[in-house]
Amino acid sequence: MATSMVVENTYGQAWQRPCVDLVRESGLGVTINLAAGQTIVVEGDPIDNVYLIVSGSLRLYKAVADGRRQIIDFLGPKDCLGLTGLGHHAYSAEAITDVVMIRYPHRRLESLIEANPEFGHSLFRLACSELGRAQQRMLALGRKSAEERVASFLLDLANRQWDAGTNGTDIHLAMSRQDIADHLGLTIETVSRIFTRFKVAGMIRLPDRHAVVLSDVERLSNLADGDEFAAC
Amino acid sequence: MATSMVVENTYGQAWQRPCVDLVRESGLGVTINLAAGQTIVVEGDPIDNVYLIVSGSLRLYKAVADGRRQIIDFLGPKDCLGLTGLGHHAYSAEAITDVVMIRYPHRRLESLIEANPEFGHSLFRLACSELGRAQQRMLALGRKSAEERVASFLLDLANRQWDAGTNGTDIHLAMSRQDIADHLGLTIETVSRIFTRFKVAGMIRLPDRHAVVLSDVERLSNLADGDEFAAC
DNA sequence: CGGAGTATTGAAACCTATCAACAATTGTGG
DNA sequence: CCACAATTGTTGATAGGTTTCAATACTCCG
Repeated sequence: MATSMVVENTYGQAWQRPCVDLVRESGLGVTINLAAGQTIVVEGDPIDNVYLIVSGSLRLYKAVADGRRQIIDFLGPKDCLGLTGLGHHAYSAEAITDVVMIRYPHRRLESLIEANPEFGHSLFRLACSELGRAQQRMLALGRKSAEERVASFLLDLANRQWDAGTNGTDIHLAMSRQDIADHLGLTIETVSRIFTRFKVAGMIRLPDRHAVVLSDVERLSNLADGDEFAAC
Repeated sequence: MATSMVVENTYGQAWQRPCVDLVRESGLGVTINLAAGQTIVVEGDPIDNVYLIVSGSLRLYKAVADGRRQIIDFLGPKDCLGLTGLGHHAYSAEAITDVVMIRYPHRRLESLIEANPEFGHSLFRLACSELGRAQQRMLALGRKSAEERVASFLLDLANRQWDAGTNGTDIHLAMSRQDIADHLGLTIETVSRIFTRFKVAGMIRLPDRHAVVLSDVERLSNLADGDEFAAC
């Protein structure tokens, strides 16, 4: 439904702005430059810093012993890394593209929260909206078909980039097909096949490897919401 | 590994106690009795109350149009429902068994947080630990086989009940096989088959429908962590 | 232009779902 | 207390959606 876009909007990024402000106000940050592929933090590492992304994209993932990996989320400009109340990173983070970000000492943030309790509550709401997103993804991973997952993913991405100021149908895919697969619990081949299936069905266009144009948002939404009459 | 039990421990319930205290201190609660199967809240409902579970179990789930459903989590005694910084419930909640719980007005809680900023931060950490659990489940739903998911589920349950004071290998299953299936993104048949497979392999015993005894925690842990050499 | 990495496409295999039957348990009323 | 119905769980056979394996096409860069 069209409404889901609005809802996702508020859930997705509305609380990110306070986060940005909060982190900014913590003062002295150090600018960091990362090349594509570089690792920022590893699952289990103690949290020493908070990072505010200026440009570029990251992938956050958890891995299983034999190499399987689940990408928890993709981060872009204005997103934060390391904003958790627990002492250790729950996932690893790698740069997908070249990334510029600002690093702040986590300790400074803590004292700032103590000084301004309002921030504590903002962080709580931020965590809650993240939680909402996580639950939405559990539904997708546990109960949606491959097509439904890809449709959900594209719409989610469109909404996040819409917040960031794009037109809402032209999506930039910073990540590879493999990343998308690892995010959706599928294989690269399945993702590829479904992209072409959507293209053939006239639901999307694929100008190039890193671009998707949603040409039939309604049909994609129906698919994503499990309204069955898919038409592919 | 054995360590994962310890880790899960701290992630799982450590921050629940402050939650309980917090909610309790908000004063005047009303005791509520629910029969098995009754609905407490529906996805999308505005949040008016916070509930503290005294006895019994709940299931929290999100549903898709055509009836598919993903159980986000199971709640038991000392767990709280409605502790979110967002205005609406992200999921529906139903009683699995008969349930006794205490209802507090959400507004009262808010004023309490304002009065005592310390609580705001506690809530933040609570939300973060929930988030950690959610991410762990995304990994399971997206990248683990049916056997691995069931093993993870049993170990997770054992840890949560361990926190609650059980011996750590005798698990009580308040929920049905269907509930387990909807939690793990499987069908009831697959869950049933894997239970018997584990039983035949000597990894668990099934005294009755609502009980599981973990007789080989190490092998279950290896399976859950994807250490491949399953042995079934 | 060539080569490496990435994406697409095809064929076969596999895991899990679906369909169906049966067993076990629980609850109910005679 | 037993008999029966209803519910829940188990087991089997088959089907189907994704994965896996393999080959080909594309794209980016040196």
